[in-house]
Amino acid sequence: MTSAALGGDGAVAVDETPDTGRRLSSDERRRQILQAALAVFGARGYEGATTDEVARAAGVSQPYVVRLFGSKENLFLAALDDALTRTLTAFRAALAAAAADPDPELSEAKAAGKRIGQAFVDLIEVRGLHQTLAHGYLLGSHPVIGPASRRGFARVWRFFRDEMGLDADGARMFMAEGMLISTMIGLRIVDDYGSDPQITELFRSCFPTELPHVLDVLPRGTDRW
Amino acid sequence: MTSAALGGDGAVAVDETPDTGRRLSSDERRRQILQAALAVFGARGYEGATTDEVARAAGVSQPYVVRLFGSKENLFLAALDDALTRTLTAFRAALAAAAADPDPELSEAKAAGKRIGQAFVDLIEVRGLHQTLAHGYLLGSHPVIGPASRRGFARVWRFFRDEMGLDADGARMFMAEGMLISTMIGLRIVDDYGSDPQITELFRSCFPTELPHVLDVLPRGTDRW
DNA sequence: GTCTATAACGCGATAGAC
DNA sequence: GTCTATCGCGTTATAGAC
Repeated sequence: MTSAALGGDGAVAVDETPDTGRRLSSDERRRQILQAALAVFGARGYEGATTDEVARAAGVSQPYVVRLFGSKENLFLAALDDALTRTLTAFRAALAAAAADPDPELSEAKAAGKRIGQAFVDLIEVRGLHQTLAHGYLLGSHPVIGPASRRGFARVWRFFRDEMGLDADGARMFMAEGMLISTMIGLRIVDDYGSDPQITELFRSCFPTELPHVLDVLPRGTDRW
Repeated sequence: MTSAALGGDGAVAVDETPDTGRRLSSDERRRQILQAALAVFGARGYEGATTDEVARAAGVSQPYVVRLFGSKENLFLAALDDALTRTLTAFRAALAAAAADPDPELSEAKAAGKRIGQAFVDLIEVRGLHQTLAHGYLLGSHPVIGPASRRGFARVWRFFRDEMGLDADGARMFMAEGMLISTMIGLRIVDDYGSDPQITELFRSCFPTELPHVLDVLPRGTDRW
């Protein structure tokens, strides 16, 4: 069964993966399931998500998801790590691109910052990535997820401090903008874009340069419960 | 049974309310339960929280919580509204205080901003307030909670724009700092404060002026699952 | 590598007494 | 205003076949 078979209401829609019917390697399946997990955890949160919905979105059976990852908790940890690694990889690529192709109009730091901000927004193409990260950050009280999320958050902080070379204040500002972007995506403010002038203004203020792209990629009114 | 009876591990600790044994007015009970709900929803999230734990934290029976609020969903909406109203009330008080008692060292806008930021941090005394708000903001896909959270977010935005008089860029920066503060509280970064120099630095950078107060109020290692 | 069947449990909500 | 008892469903995880 492909994920398209449940594209109707109530389900988190995930990019269709061609269902060739053939058995995949354990590794291919893991990637497929991780993608589905990001979408489902992102839309419903850790507790709200079910392994069954992840399984259906990935086109496998529920027990098989548990089998491959051991437990729902482990699946979330894997999804979190995946999201974080993708994010930092994108940041590093943006930083390298800024160094390789400097903008004569901007200072080095400004140019890198702009590219990194764009890279973060562009990650909306990975469905549920921002929201899963944000959900993890909110579970600091969880005995297993809490420490893992703190370590992940620290990885991002170190990127800004050590790799990008910002001071504490600059790094904090980047983190803050990132949290706001994640919040706006999780809130699905895009659903109200255009209907309320205040909200429209807020949205434009958050995504100044990438607005057309964001409006195009962020699906409105889907991912509903 | 007072909430102290379950102060042990696994439970969200809530300030003890004197258990006089007498029956309270429906209104008093509602307030008591709302306080418990903020703590539990904040620590566990909407789905992770149980009406039973809210009930135990408030010292009443589980069915009674459902009875008073109709449903868990309604309870969350009430808690969200309570959190938002408290927040905006605190912001308005801070703004008024800044106008009544101007700081000769700072511009009017700077002084008000500083006070409002402090007021937001000071709300950590209301256990779970920041986290419940943040959880609400992440549930944009929920058919009922999503729209309510968007309206709430817009209320805060309008405060900065209309009441405080900021431009879109300034308002966005305040919102961003607020999201970062909420995230740090939800992450319970305070748990690692002092153990990791990078984390300590990050934490100090977020709570520059109120650090002693924050460290004092934010309980470490409690609210565990 | 993947499924079906199912066990075991936790949760929200209702009924009804006091 | 508040409780106890309980129903019924949804969920994770396990067993075991193919």
